[in-house]
Amino acid sequence: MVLMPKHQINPRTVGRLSIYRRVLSQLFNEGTARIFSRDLAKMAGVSPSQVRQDLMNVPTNGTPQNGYSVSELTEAVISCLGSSQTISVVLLGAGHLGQALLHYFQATEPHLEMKAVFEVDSNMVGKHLLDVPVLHVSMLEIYLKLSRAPIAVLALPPEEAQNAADQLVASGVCSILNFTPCRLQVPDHVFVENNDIQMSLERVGFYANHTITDESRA
Amino acid sequence: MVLMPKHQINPRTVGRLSIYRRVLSQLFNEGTARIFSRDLAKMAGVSPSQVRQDLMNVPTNGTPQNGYSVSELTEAVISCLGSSQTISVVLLGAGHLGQALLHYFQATEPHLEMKAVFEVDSNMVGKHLLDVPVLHVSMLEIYLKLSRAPIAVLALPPEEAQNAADQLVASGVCSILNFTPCRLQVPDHVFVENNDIQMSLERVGFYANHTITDESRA
DNA sequence: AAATAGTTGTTATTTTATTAACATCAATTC
DNA sequence: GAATTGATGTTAATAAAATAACAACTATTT
Repeated sequence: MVLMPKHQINPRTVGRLSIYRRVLSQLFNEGTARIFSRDLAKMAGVSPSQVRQDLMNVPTNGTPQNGYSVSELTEAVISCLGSSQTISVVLLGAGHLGQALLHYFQATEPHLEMKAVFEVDSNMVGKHLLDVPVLHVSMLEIYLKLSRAPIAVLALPPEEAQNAADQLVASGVCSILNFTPCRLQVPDHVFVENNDIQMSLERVGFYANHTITDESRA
Repeated sequence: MVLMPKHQINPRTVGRLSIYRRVLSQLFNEGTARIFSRDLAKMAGVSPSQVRQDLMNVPTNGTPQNGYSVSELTEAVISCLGSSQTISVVLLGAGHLGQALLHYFQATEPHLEMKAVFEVDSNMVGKHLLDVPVLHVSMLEIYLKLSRAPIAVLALPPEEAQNAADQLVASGVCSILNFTPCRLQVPDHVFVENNDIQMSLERVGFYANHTITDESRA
């Protein structure tokens, strides 16, 4: 009997659950004991209906009179999002973004553990970054065969992205966080989360333009 | 007569246009003269219908026989996404992520120009990062009053995010790229693009879990 | 003690986004 | 020269997501 992630949840809902988790943790740290969907919604920047709809995916404990227990709901959301066991992650690319991500990681992901960083720059290979060993990319496949890390983060130059993804898939990685602007071609069973910073920039650019011309001046 | 961004385009479409732009630029550099929606779709990771639907927002030049001219379509998409004039941007936070973003910027955004970085760390204030001056955050409002930069990028600690956003809005910023995991409370006329790296991490974690338990082992 | 108020959990409705269909057109084949 | 093929631009249909509605329930009020 496996304690299964009950049922498939779509990426948007998972994203919002992540927001709720963070808001709830904050509330817990502030000493707030209970919360209503209305207030959680406000803090998360979504509608109350959306909150209740999303929470149908986790075992909830709300009562009409007192709302939700912050601690219990936090626990429920966490156990829904993250596994009980820690998952291994590898990072490809120790450039500026890669190193920034490493810091993020150490600070905030209890159930994800960064195991190794892979780089081409031989100056970095052999060193450690925040206690994580930096290995040469040529070691990637052999390393993954042994460690069986299911998650990889791509923070390398775009021209290497697809090739790297192919190696990752061949080595059993099933979930990729892709910070390059490339659309990776991978088999259906592999999940790819694209975090496209260039796209983000272009989007703020577009709407800045729009607001400017709409309102008054640049 | 203002050469107006013709009509409002929703954020998803803008995002995909950004992908098309990148794919088209790549094709252009490779010397490809013409392309069909089918192939553009494949490269962008979307459906052909989606491509044609999206391209209804830009003046297209496709013919049933030869598809689109890569150069003309590139031009059209660029002029739809970006303004003719360069837009000023300020960056809040010169930590690891902030510095990584700076590199991104210098490398890839022709119509966005990073004007200044704001930091609390007095060791950095007064220096330059990639030719961009680092100023103390206390200078933010006065600086924005003068420069009238319409875009700000938030890459600072979460606890400072909302306060910073308030200052930005008060100083006339209309488009914010938010790398903190906080949901910012801003007036309706201000566009906020959330790029939540923690959410990205949690999502790959979730689906890795799922695939693992579905298939075989961790 | 009955009525009220206010919130949850769930279902129904509406809105939005994506996909499919199709009318139009030009080169190529028969 | 007519027919066919295959792609665009656009409209229609489908699918998906978000919102609204509501039944059920309990503390509080009248």
